[in-house]
Amino acid sequence: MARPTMEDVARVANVSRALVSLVMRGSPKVSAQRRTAVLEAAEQLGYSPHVMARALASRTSTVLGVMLSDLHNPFFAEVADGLDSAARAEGFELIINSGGRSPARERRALNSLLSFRPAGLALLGPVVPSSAIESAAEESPIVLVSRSSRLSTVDTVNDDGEAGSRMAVDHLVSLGHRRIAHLDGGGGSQSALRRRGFQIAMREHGLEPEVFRSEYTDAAGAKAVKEMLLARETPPTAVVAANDYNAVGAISALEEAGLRVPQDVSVIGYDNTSLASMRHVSLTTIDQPRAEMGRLAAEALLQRVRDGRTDPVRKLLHPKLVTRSTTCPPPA
Amino acid sequence: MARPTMEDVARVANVSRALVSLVMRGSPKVSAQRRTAVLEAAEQLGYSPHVMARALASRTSTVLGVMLSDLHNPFFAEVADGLDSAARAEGFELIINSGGRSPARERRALNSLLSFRPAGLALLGPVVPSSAIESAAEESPIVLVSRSSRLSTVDTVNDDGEAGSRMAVDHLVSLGHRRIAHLDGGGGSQSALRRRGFQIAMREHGLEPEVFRSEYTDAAGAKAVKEMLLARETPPTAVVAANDYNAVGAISALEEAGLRVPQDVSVIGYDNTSLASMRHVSLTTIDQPRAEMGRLAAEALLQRVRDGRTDPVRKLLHPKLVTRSTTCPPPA
DNA sequence: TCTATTGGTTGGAGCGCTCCAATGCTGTAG
DNA sequence: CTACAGCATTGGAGCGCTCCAACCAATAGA
Repeated sequence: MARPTMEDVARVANVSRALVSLVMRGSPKVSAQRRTAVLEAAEQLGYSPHVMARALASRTSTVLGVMLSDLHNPFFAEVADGLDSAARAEGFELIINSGGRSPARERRALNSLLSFRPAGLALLGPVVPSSAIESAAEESPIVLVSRSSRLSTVDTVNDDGEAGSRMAVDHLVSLGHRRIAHLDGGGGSQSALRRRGFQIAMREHGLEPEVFRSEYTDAAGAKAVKEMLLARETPPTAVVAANDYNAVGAISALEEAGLRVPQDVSVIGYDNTSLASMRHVSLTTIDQPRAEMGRLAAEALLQRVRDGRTDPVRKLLHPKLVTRSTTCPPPA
Repeated sequence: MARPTMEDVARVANVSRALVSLVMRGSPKVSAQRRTAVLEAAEQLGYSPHVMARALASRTSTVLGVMLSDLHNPFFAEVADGLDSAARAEGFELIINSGGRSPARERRALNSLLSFRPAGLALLGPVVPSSAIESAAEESPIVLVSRSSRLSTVDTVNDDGEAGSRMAVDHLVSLGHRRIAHLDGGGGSQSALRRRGFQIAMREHGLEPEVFRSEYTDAAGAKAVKEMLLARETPPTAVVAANDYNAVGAISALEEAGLRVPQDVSVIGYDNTSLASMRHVSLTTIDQPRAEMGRLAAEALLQRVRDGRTDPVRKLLHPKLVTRSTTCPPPA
C-alpha cells in the first residue's frame, strides 16, 4: 500500500530528489543520460507523482472540479465528456460531484469541491442561488454551463435558449400547427429563457402562447400534460416540452389519454440527449452541442488559470432543430 | 483567491496552529472557551481545511475514488448515488471518473484516481483486465461492483445474475412462452453469468436456449434483433435482453419490423434503471438494488480502511422481477 | 591563462496540515 | 508547602513535492 516517493526514485537512479522532480515535470534542462536513468528507476519502482503533494508544493492545482446538477440526466454526462477530454489533453484531472438538483446538496457538493482547492470549477446546470456562486468565485475561477449569470467574475457557456424555443415553434407552425402549448422547466436553469423564446415566437406568428408549469423530469412532464388535458376541452395539437426527459413523460401521458403521437399531438423536446436519439423514443428535439459546450467550458477555465484572463467570457452557442418521429402536421 | 490557512485562524483566535487543528478535527481535549474562539475566527475568515494538505500530513486520505465504466448508463449513476450518501455520512469525499467502456481509457482513469492516493477505490462495472485490477489493489483497497473476481485482495458487490436470468425465463415460461431468445452482453461485466442463467433455466424447462451475441447498448440491441429476425423464419415469441438499454434498442427494431411489443413478442430487460420505469418505455425487467449496492460497496471499503479487514468480502444480492408492460402471453 | 557564460545539478526552505513529545497550569494529596 | 497528577496547550518535525538560489563543471571569449 505504501507507494514509492521521489526520494526512493532518486536513490535508485543515484541522483538528487530535485532532479527527479525536473524529469517528472518534463523539464528540458536535464541531460538525456540522467533522464533515462530516472525514468528507468521510476518504472522499476512503479512510481507516479503524488498529485496532492504536488498541488501543495506548487500552489497550483491540476484539478478541475465539476459539479453536475443531476448525475442521471444524460445531458450533463455528455457535457462532462467534452470537458473531460479537453481537460485531459491539457494535463488536468477532473473530479466530479453531483448535487441532486437540490440547492442544499449542491451547496455541500460545491464546498466539497472547493476543499480540494481546484484550479477551476465548472458548474453544470446549477440551481444554487447566485450568491453562493459569487462567494465560490472568490476562491476559484468558475464557469457556468447551462446557466446564465451577471457576475463579472464568472464565465458562462450556454446555448441560445430563446432561439431554440423559437426554432421549435417555427417548425411546428410550418407544419401547420396553431394551438401549441409549452411545458416549462419551472425553476430549472435556462427555463425562463426557453419560456420567453416560446412566447415571443408565438406572438410573432400571431398565436396565443400557452404555458403550463412543469419541471425537467419525465414525471413532471406527464403531470403537466394531465393538467393541460383537464384544462382544455380541445387539447393543443402540439407541445413544446422543457427538455427531452420532460417530453418523454409528456408522450406517455398523451398516449395514456388515448392521443397518438404525432398523429394527434406533436411533441418536441430540448437538448438532443442520447434519450431522444434512442430509436424507441425517436424524439424531435432541439440540439445543443453538448461536447462542444464542455470543451468551451474547459477552455474558459484554462484561460483564467494559465493566461490570467480576468474579464468574463460569455459563450452563446446556436441550437439547431433535429427532426425525428414525434412531429408531423396536425390532424385535418 | 488565496484562502486563509490554519495559521491565519490561529492568529485571529490568538491560539496556536496546533490548537486550531485539534478544533477542526473535533478533538474533545479543547476547552469550550478556546473552541468557540477558534470557530468564530474560522467563521469570520471563511476558513475551511485544505483537504490535500490534511491528507498529506495525516497519511490517511478521506477520499474515495469511484470509476464508472459508463457515465451515460443510469445504472451506474444510481449505484454512485448510494455510494455517495453512505460515504458522505462517514466523512468521506467522492471523486468520480469515467472510463468510457474502453479498457485503455479505463486504465488511464484508474491511474488518475490512484494518483490522488485515495483511501479506497470503487470500480463500477469495469472492463479492464483482471491484472490491472490486481496491480491497483496493491496500492489501495478496492471494491468491484457488477464484476466478479477471484482476487483475494478485492471485495465484490454483485447481484446474482444467474438467478436474475432464471427469473426472467421463469416469468416468460409461466406466461406460456416456449421459444425464447437471449441477447447477451458480449464481453461486458456480468454478461457471462446472465447468459449461463438463461441457458440453465431454459434447459430446466426442457427448452432450447438460443443466444444472440450483443452488447450493453441500445444500438447493439437493435442490431441483434435484426440478425435474429433474419436467422429465423418464425421469430421467438420472447426476448431476454442483456440490460435495459439493450432492451430498448431491441424493442425499436422489433416494432420497425412490424412486430408489436408485447402482443407479438415479449421483451424483458435487466437492471430496472430509471429508463425502464419511464412510462413511455414501461419495461418489464429484473431489478438490482442499485442504491443498496452502492451502500454495500462503501461499507466494504470503509471496513478495510478503518477496521483493517484484509480478507475479501463477496456480497451477492438477490435480484427481483418487476413486471411492467412489455411482457404478456404469446400470440395464440 | 584567467574570467564569463552556459547548462546541468543540488540542498534547503516551505506549501498547509497532523502528530508527538514537551510544556505550563491548575488542583489535590501528602 | 512541596509533589504529582491530569489536563489544556504548544513548538517542532515531517508528509511528498516544487522552486529557488547556489553550485559545479565544461566551454567560450579575452
